[in-house]
Amino acid sequence: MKLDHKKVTDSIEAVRHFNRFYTQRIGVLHKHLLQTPFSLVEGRVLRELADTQKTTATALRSKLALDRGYLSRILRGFAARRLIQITYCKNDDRQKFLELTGKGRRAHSLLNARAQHHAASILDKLSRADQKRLVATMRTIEKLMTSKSS
Amino acid sequence: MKLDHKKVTDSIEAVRHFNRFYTQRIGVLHKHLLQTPFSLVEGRVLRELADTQKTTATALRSKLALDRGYLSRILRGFAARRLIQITYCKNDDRQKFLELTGKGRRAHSLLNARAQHHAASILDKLSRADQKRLVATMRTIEKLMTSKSS
DNA sequence: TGCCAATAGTTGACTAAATCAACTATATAG
DNA sequence: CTATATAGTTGATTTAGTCAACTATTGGCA
Repeated sequence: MKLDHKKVTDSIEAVRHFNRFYTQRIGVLHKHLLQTPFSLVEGRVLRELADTQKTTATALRSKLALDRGYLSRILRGFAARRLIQITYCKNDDRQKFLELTGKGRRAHSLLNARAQHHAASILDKLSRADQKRLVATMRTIEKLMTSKSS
Repeated sequence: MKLDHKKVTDSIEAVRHFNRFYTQRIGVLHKHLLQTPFSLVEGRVLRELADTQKTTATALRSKLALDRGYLSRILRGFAARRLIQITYCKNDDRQKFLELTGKGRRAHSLLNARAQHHAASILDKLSRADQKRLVATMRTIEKLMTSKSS
C-alpha cells in the first residue's frame, strides 16, 4: 500500500533526523569535555578505571573497543600524570593491573562533576513535567534500541 | 526534601546514561559512514551541497560551523574528485558558487542510501508498535532539547 | 578619487586522534 | 621442548582539526 510505504519512509527519516540532531549535540558535549584535560576516549577510560577496582589493559580494550596501541599510549599518559598505578600480576607477568591513584580519582570526580553539571543544565531548561518526559523518552529509546542488539 | 533531591540526581544520571549510550551508537554510525569514502564532516558538507542548489563556502561555513581552512581543503578535495563544480560570481570575484556535479549527486545519493539503510536496520528490529514508539520518543527529545536553545 | 576596513578564500605549519603492523616477553597446550 | 596464543609496547603513518598569515577583492567614506 502506498500509505504504508510513506509511513515507513517517514519513520526512517525521523530516525535519521534524530541521529543528525544528536550528533550535533554530541559535538557540543565533546567540546564540553575538552574543557577538561581529557579527550572523550580518555574520559571513558578514566570512567572505566573508576568503575572497576582493578583491571588490565585488555579488559579495558574489550569493553571500550579500542586499538591496543592507542590504549597503551593513553595509559602511558595516565601513568606519566600519576593518575594510575600499575601493579604486576603475580601469576602472569604479561598482565599489569591498573588502578586509579588518589589523583586519578580526583580527576575522575572532576570529570564526573562536569558531566553532571552538563546534564543538569539540559534539565534545568525544562519544567518538572518536561524533565520527567525527557528522562522517560531517553529510557524508552535505550530500551528499544538495545532490545535485540544493534 | 530528600526524596526530591534523589529524583533530580536520578534524572541527571539518566540523561548522562543516555548521552553515553548514544555516543557509543554514534561511534558505530561514524564508522558506518566511513565505509563510504567520506568522513562525517565531508558527509555533512555533501548533504548541504545537495540541499542547496548553489552556495558559497562562507554560507556552508556559517551553516556547519567549520573552520575556513578546513572547509577550503574539503572543497578542494571535492573539486579534485570532480564532485563539485565551481563557478565564479559575476558581481563579486571573491566568491565562488559551488554546485554538485552529476558525480557529486551520485555520491550523495549513495551516502543517503547508506544512511537510509542504517536507519531502516534500526527500525527493522522492532515491531510496528515499537517503531511508532521510537519515532515518537525521538521527536519528543528533539522538541524538548531545542525548545530553549542549548 | 584614494585609502581603509571588511570579506572570501587559500595556504603552511602544527597538534591531536587514531590506525596498522612489527616487535618483545610471557604463558600455555600438546 | 616447541608451537601458538596472549599482553602489552613501539614506530610509522594517516587523518582530523585548528590557527594564523597571506592574497585578492569589495565597499564605505573622507
